[in-house]
Amino acid sequence: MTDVQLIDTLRCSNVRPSVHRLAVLGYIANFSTHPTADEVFNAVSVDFPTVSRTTVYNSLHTLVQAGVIRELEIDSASMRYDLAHQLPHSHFRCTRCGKIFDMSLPDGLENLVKPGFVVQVTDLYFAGICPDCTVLSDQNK
Amino acid sequence: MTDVQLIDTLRCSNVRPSVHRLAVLGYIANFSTHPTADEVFNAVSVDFPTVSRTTVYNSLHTLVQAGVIRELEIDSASMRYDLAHQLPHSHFRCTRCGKIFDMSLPDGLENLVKPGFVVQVTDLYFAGICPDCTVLSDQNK
DNA sequence: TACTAATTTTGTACTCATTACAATTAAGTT
DNA sequence: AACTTAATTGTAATGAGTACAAAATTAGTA
Repeated sequence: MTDVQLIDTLRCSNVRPSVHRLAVLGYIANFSTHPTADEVFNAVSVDFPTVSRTTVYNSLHTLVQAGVIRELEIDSASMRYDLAHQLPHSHFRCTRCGKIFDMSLPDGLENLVKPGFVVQVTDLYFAGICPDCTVLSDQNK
Repeated sequence: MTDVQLIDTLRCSNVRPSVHRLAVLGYIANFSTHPTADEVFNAVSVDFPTVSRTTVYNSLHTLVQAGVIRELEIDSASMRYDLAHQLPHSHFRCTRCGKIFDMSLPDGLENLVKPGFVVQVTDLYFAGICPDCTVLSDQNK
């Protein structure tokens, strides 16, 4: 996403496009690594060395509230963030290297929920070994 | 589960059935509230007022390692625990009251993962409003 | 039973992600 | 420019979970 697109995204969601928010969103949008707050902070610090951790947390919360980004609870150690309005997809976490990969997500999973429950969020998480780490462990044999 | 069944479960998994481990497993097995470590600690403290928080954490880790219980990362605030060897099922968290409910889980979800990835764990989480909380919010209108 | 080794339990101190909050700075608006 | 609102900052606090070493308990064996 270009800066112009990022600014448009924020404006459409009624979030003022401050430089820090732009940097936070830009990192999540353009380096789709599903980063933790700490990783976002480190990335934003490169361009804005004086940015405060609190600002990064504030920006993340604002963007979540506005529905621009989404929280992933796939990693118990820390929250991870992903763009919200993408094609729905599931996530795979490699238990060796910790990387997160996008996978597909079928329609209609919410029909599994019993009547009377209102589904707001559906999250499908896988954990296991990614191809790179499989190769590595084969080499170690 | 009776105490005898709990002891058998532990013995079969090569985990010594100490009283604290029994109490931890018994609470998870018999009050299927998907409790946090803190909730387990409070429950165990009723029968064993001198138990230490560390012992509860140790027991939980031991039981997870042994495959007797399972970690649920459905709640970013704290880890939750569930019996492991049950019929596979998904989980629904009510965002109002925080309660966790069991839902069904279809077979074959791991086929969504791209070739080359080895799936070890599949977790399907829903979040939304449970029937009780829906009724409550209707009354408040 | 007594001895020894292994395991379990305990308490304390610590780490680390996240939050609370109040002061400061910046941005829009009249 | 003056005023109002929103964004940013730094520091201190919270709270889940971990590290670790000492103390207590248990199991195995002579």
